[in-house]
Amino acid sequence: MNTIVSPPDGSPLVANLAACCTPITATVLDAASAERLAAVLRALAEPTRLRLVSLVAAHEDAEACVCDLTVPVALSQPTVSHHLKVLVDAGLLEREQRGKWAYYRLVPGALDALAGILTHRSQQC
Amino acid sequence: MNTIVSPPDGSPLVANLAACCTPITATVLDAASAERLAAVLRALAEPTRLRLVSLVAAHEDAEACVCDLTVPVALSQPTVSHHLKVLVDAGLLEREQRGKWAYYRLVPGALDALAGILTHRSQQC
DNA sequence: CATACCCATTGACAGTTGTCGATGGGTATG
DNA sequence: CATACCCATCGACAACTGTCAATGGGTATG
Repeated sequence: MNTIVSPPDGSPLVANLAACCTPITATVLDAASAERLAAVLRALAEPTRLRLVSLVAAHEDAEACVCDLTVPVALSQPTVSHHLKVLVDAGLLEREQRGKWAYYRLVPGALDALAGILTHRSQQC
Repeated sequence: MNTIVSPPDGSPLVANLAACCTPITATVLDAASAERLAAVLRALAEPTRLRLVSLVAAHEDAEACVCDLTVPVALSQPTVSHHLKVLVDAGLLEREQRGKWAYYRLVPGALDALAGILTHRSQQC
């Protein structure tokens, strides 16, 4: 069985998925691990959220506030806030409040960890 | 702009996504590329389908028929067939009919290509 | 204090999706 | 030909999800 480390609180944080590099093709995923990995992938499996991740990464200082993102994505502020929350809950983005603004950044290593789990290559890491 | 190669027929095949390794954090994803990448991720962002991929990869000769898969995932045959079709349409699995049985295999390199697109690492490929 | 701005939450609605039972088309076996 | 098995498709239903307008809590500025 390919049991991914149990999450402390049941949260789908990427960090919990990738305690180590265990490709899903190495051993059979048990139901719980599949649900946890799916939760993270679900956060990314949406065009707007992919663009938000991309926009945040490409923005100055690799961080962006909501007001930087509504125009490029052409969606309302509540909708953008909603998507960002999904990404934060998944452990892909992190949020920092600075005065009036809320800044979003990539969680370092999160995407790489996800990529590692999907990788099938024999030589990895 | 990070324009992923345009698909010949609008299909969300992984192959079309990864003509080369272009991490989504390298440049900003345009709407069309985001939609195409999301379509592939959506296929994987489901616990049962993750387990099916894992089961197929781990099965003898790295291939499995529907009848091999219904019991491990504890779902009806139509449901398993449905999930497998989603994975085939996404370009993650391939299907081969041999007599009475339909065999499913991983598309070689598909998961790796996906992983490459998600990777943020500076040194890649 | 009053105003203006940033942003999260709520409630509502339409669209999408996972699941199953029923059905029917193929293919091997007797 | 008749039977048995594998499997894809269809129709239906419940559950989930993306979107927005409205609202309200914070924080800076005058």
